[in-house]
Order: sequence, then structure tokens, then C-alpha cells
Amino acid sequence: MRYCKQERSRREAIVSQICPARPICAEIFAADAHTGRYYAWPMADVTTQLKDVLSAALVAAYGDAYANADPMLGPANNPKFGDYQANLAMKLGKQLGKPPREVAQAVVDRVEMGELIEEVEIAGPGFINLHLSARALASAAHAMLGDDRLGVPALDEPQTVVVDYSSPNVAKEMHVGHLRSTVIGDAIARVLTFQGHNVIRQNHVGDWGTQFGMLIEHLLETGQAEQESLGDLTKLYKESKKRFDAEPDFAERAKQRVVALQGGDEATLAAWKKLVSQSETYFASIYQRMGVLLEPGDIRGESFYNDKLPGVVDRLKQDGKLETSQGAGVVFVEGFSDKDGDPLPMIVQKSDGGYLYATTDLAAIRYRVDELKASRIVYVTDARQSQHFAMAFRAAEDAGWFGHASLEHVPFGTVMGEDGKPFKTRDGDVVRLVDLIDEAESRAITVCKEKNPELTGEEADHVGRVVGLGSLKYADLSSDRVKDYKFSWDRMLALDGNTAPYLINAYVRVHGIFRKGEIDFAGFTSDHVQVQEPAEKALVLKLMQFGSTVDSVADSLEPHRMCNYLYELASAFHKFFESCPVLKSDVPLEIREGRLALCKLVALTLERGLGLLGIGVVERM
RNA sequence: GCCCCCGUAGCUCAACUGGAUAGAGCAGCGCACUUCUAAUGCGCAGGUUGCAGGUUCGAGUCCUGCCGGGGGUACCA
Repeated sequence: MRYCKQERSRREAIVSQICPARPICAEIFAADAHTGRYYAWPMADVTTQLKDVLSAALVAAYGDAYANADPMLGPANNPKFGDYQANLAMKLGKQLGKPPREVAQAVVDRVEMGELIEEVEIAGPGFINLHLSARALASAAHAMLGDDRLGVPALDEPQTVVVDYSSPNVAKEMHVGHLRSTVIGDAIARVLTFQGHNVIRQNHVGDWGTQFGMLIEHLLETGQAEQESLGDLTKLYKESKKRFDAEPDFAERAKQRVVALQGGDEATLAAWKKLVSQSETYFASIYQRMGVLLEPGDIRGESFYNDKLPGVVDRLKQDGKLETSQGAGVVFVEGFSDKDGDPLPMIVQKSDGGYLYATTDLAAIRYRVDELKASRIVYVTDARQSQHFAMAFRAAEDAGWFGHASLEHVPFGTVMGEDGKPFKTRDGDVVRLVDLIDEAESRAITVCKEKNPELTGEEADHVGRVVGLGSLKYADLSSDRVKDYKFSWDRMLALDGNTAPYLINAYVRVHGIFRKGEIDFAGFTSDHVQVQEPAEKALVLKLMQFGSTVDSVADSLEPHRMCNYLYELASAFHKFFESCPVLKSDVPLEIREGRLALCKLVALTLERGLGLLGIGVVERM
């Protein structure tokens, strides 16, 4: 958990001043009492206040040494255990050599209830169960409503974080294999940006390598290199590959062409640049359609590191890390072995003098640490590359190339078909990304029109685009990324369960209420938030978890945690919707206003949460 | 062979980084619509968390060994 500067100094002041315990909550609320409003300190969410109270109680009981101990506070996992639970007593009991329940009692005895806590009790081995006052909940909701960031403080000490994702290949069409890196990486970039980090997106495109020899040779021989547009790049790739495999003479010329390319031959380079530039235009169009943040300026392809590769090898040599094995320049990294149980080398220079992806990745690490000043670098790639990154990170670490920076591989599993085997077309071909998007949109339109026949024309198209793309992304994001997942149109477009349509529909329902009541959504605000009904209470408690969910996603780099949260939020909203009428004539005006506030808060949180996943919303569907 | 990842209800997935009685959706059965959009909600049923040990107040989660699936394992990325 991180706090803004203001918040942190406030916490420190409280903790240092309070021994023995003082009525901090009363103080906090008193500061606002004259305004007649419930919300407490600016930026101080109720969770933070609870932690303060527990910290203070802990210090009062056992002294200053425990001022920074984690109270282990979290939402209660069952309403009968209250609203929040603190699990510190069990851990502390061990440290202090006392029974956990005794520790819990000592803490509870010194908890200043104030207006925040209604009831506190000890249960089981030493759980501290906290029941919040209705007023505290109302205050929390009100504070969120008045804050653009929904109560999530911007970081006091932002880091420079490099997020490496998507990485398609020049002269090849993007396919299902690029889906996960692109979607997961984008969500991670968005979440870290929202937290306040300086996020530098890096698209490590495959724009260099031996395959360009055959492509360029074919282009030049057929005269296509002269043309304004190169046309269908997939066709080009297939044609040249076919020739490469079938014509030995062509294959030989293609190999020579690689040498010419590396040597900087003008005509060769011109053709290569044409390929790259056309591909980049194509990537940009896909990203735009997908609503992905990546731009041409984020591209640092393999070729970008070309002139840095000899330096990488030289540096390794200087550091005494480089060895020669079977004619290749290698680095032996501790802890890796090959089939025969011998140490596994990481090859940085081939026996013919060429460089490999390990060299490029090492060069990229240096660039990101030295030039981009990154303090955290995350790589969103296929889980199959785990060993490669483990070796590269270890080698760079051994060489002392990244002082305080942390490097993280963010692996993900494979997209499977319904049969449990890697997702392919019926013919066994790779599935093109554009085909996936097309089908997602058209299926979404069908599903939406079926439920709402009044949906027509441009609006139907728009809804189809948002819901279709959203469903495709959400399916990819909503399960634990390290596992493979089964691709299913029916499941991802289902209106029930943990799906994009279900979440977007919750958003739509809120707007439906505002439309029905002829209330301006954007302009609406209220001081009359009240939390009385169980469904209201459950909803507010869920809303309050948004901030910690963002932190959790940022720490773990697991976007599915946000999906789980949003699904629980939407479920809580639907229960509220069932049991708490808003616009009905017998609802008192104040209650109506308070419930409208909760509705708006739900919509804002859904929109923000989905937005952090790169998914949009619609007001009608 | 060695290393890494995965194994949870019939199916698809969760489980807040070790917390209380393992939760959802689908499929099955039964309820609630002159509606704030039933695109929903409620209930029933469904489990030896692959197996066996271990660590501790407490294990789906951590450790060890098996079983099963996937991936990696020297000049592709």
C-alpha cells in the first residue's frame, strides 16, 4: 500500500502522537463537523483510517516498535464477521510469545471507536472483526463521488516503468498469438499509468533477422520493391517462403541478401525500410481499432539495437563473463543445464559472428536502464520464453547492469480452442487478429439486437464494436494469465457470469435509471448518501475496495484481479437494484438521492475499472 | 534425463499473495416479471482442491516425493 505525501505525514503524525491512544477518529470527523458533511479528511479513505486506528491501538498496547507493523486489514470474507477483519494478532502472538487472543484483546481494548467503528469483536483464534458505522460508509461513498480518481491517491514517488508488450513481426500479419501480449500489456500499462507512474511503452517488433533476406530478394527480383505499396504482406511472405524452400538458387541469393542488409547495402536497405514502414502503418491501424495505447513512437524494434550488439559482447568480454564454446560466444549462467546435464550457455554471438535474441534483449536491458532510466521493466510475453528471460535477467544482474531496477517477466499461457488444443482455424491455419475482431463485433451485434430489437443502425454498430472488442479483451484478461484458457465465443459474449456484456450492462442499467428519471448523470451529485439496507451496505463496501484492487493489480501484474473485482461490484449492484428501488414514487426524496449517488458511483467505478483494462462502455445497449 | 508452469463441482473459471464453513457462471431442478431494461435476482443440488507425507494456531496456497498435462532444454524468437 502506498500513500501520497500528505497522507503519509498525516499517518506518521497520528502514530507518533498517540501513545496512549487518543480519539483520532473523533478528531478527524470533528474537523468536518461544521460543514455538516460526513466525509472525513481529504484523500483519507476509510480503509486508511481503520489502519491508523489499529496502528495506534497496537502502539498503545506494545509500544513504538510496532508503529509500522502491518495490521493485516482486509474486507471480511463473510458479512457475519463484520465489514473488515484484521489478522495481525495471530502473527504477533507468535512474535510476542503470547496467545493470539490475548494480543487481540489488548489491541481491541485500545481501539478508539470514534464515529468510524460501530462494533469490534474477537473471533476464532484471534481475528479482529470490525463493524463500520453507517455514517462511516456514507462518508466513504461521498468522498469517492467527489473525487475524479474515486479515492485512489496518485503516487507520491512515481517510478519510471518500461512495459514491453505486443511485439508483432514486420511483414507478417498479427494473429491470435499476439492477442494476449497486446491486451494484457496494455492493461498493465494503463493501471500503472493511473497509479501515477511514468510508463514507457516499448513495442519490441521483430523487424530484423534472416527471414528478411528472402523477402527482400523476392521483392527486388519481382520488381515489387519499386511499387508505391507492397500490397498483401502475408502473400508476399508465403510466396518468398515457398521459393526459399523450393529453389536452392533463390535460397542462396536470399542468404547473400541478408549479408547485404547487414552490410548496409543501399538498395537492400531501401526495400527493408519500405517493408518496415508499411508494417508500422498496419500495426497502427490494428492498435487503433483495438483501442490499444501503442503508437509508432513506442516502437523500438530489434533493428534499433543493431549497432549496440557488438558493445554488449565487448562489455561481457571486459567483465570476464564471455566464454567461447563450440565456436560461439556464450555466457554461462548459474543454475541452467542442458539435456546432458551440462551447463547451459546463453549464446550471445553465433559461430558465424551473428547475434541472437539474447544479445538483443541484453542490449534492450542496457538501453532501458541507462537511457530510459527505468527502475522497473516488465516483459509481457508467452510463458515459453520464461527460461530465456530468466537467463538474460540473471546474466545482466551478474554483470551488474541494473543497479536498483527490477526486471519482471510477465508470462501468460496459450489461447486454446474448444478442443483444448492451441486455437486454430478449421483448416489448421493461424487465426488472424482482424478476423477475431470482426467476428467478435458481428456476434456482439447479433446478441445485442436479439435482446433489444430497437437497437439499429449506427448505434447498433457502435454497441457491437464496444461490446465485441470488450468481450474479446475481457475473456483474455479475466482468468489467471499464467494458465492457458479456452476460447469460446458463447462464453465471452454471455450475458451472465464474469463477462464484459454483464459488466457493461450494469453500466447501462445505471444510465437507464438516470434517463428514466430525467436526471443529468454528469451533473448529478448529492450530500445525502445513506447506507441503511444490507444491499446498500454490501455495495458500498465493494465500492470501497476499488483502490486496493488497483494496487493489487499493479503489484502482481495480474489484470484478472480487476475483472474479479468488477464482476463482484456488478453483482452487488444488481442485488441492490433488485431490493432497493430508486425512482419508485414511495421512495423518500433523500433516500432516492442517496441511491442515485450509489448508482452513479457504480457507473463511474465500472467505467474506470473497465477503462484500466482497455475496455469501453456504452450508455444503451 | 534435468528445469519451469499447470492440475479446484459434470463444463468454464475464482479464492484478496498463509486466514474462519473453498466461491461464481453455465448445464439440471424450483421460484419471482401490469418492471427503475427479467440482459436480473432468490433457492436446491453438485467437492477427500491429482495422490501421499511434512511445516504451524491455521494449507487449495509454502516444503518434499510421486501421478497426469503442457512448455523449455546450443547457435529461431
